[in-house]
Amino acid sequence: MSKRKIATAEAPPVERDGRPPVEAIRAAAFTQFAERGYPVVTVRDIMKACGLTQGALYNHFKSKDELLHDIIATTQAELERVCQQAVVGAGADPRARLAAFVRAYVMRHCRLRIEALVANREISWLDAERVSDIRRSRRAIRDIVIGILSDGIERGLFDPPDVDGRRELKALAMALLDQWTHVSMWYVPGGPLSEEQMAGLYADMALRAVGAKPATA
Amino acid sequence: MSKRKIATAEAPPVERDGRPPVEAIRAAAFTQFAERGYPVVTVRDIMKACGLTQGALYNHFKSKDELLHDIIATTQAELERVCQQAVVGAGADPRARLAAFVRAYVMRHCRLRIEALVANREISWLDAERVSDIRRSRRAIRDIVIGILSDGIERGLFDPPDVDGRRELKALAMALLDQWTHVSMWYVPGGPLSEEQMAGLYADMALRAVGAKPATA
DNA sequence: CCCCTCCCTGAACGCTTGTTCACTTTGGTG
DNA sequence: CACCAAAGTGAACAAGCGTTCAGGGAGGGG
Repeated sequence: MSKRKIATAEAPPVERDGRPPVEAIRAAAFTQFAERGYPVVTVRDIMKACGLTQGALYNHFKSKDELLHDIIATTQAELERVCQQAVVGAGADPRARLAAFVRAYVMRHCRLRIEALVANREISWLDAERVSDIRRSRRAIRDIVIGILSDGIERGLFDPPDVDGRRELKALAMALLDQWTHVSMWYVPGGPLSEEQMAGLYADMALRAVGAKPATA
Repeated sequence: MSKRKIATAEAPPVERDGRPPVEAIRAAAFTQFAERGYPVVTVRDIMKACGLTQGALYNHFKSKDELLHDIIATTQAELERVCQQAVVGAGADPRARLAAFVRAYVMRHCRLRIEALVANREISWLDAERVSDIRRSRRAIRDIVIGILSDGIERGLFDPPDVDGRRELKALAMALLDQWTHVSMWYVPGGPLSEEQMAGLYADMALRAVGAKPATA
């Protein structure tokens, strides 16, 4: 018996369009990693998908690891930027800020679901120092959520569930972020719900979950 | 000349306890897969972790693939059973049934987080026919949730968010299940929240999210 | 024309992988 | 004691991996 072949997606011939090769490699790597996972995607797979051969990768990236890190780090950095921008543009009311955050976060995870999927699922293959960099960014995003929650509670606008009398904002934020993040695992672009509708649905659920008082419109 | 070990004295530096080797292999594979992921864990790793050598695996499993499938399938089957049992034991009120479901589901994902983690994260490495088996079970669990939701809505006890006037129960159920499932990704057994407190918190959030009318005690 | 700089090719390298297999060890039974 | 089946060993195998490197060819400036 020989080693089983893991669905080597032989299909896509070449999509290099007119882009510079670095961009083509990045794009090919994104879809391959998203569909089949970093460790089983070979350098040969990636390069064949953009019409090149193995060796050419090393004209643009130091290693397969560095390629993954490059991809994840830029995605994550941009997500963090989007999140920050969403809340500063939403005024002072914690309800509006939460809604704006959820809308931005969910919408992004629907539209760029491949990027989000890779960034969320494949971190573990990076080495320690690189992974800690990404985790810092994730923690920063989580802290934005926690900030909105505690602000809303202080102002008496949120009344989230508590645990034996004490508020567990970290657990609450984690629960919500899990929900928003994993949209990218099952959302299908042509499906029954548009990105905007998803964003609205999730914002609604979030406001209910934290017990937001009805807005004064 | 070969050196031979005379007594059985030399205990392997590993955890095999008294269990039959099949169980030891299963357990070792669980923790290894959970910590490092199926494709990068080698057969040699697993067997060394229970004090055996590579070849011995094939006295108990046909292949590495079959080992993974065995692990995931039994975990998933038991989860499905737990979910069904939880709702039938909770009476007729959709609020009680939803709460019971969430409690059982979250509690299990806290207590058996390693098993849940592997079952949720490593399916993709199974071949088509095996993976469809697991997905069927997942769909069955999702349909339990959808059943509770639509029942509660019919009776006027739930008032979940809608999308442009129509109810999207599938998306709603997915959003909730994502939240409950991924507890296993970050919950730490010795942390600030016990399993029971997590269960309570998540049940509370779920009831809020679906707009449950307050219970009549 | 030559030459330099990019970018690419594809064979080759050393290593690891899942799996097999001839062999030994073990523990129980008559 | 002999005997047997079950279970474990560790070398061996073919295949595949990430990475390297000597070479090729295209394009532009002298």
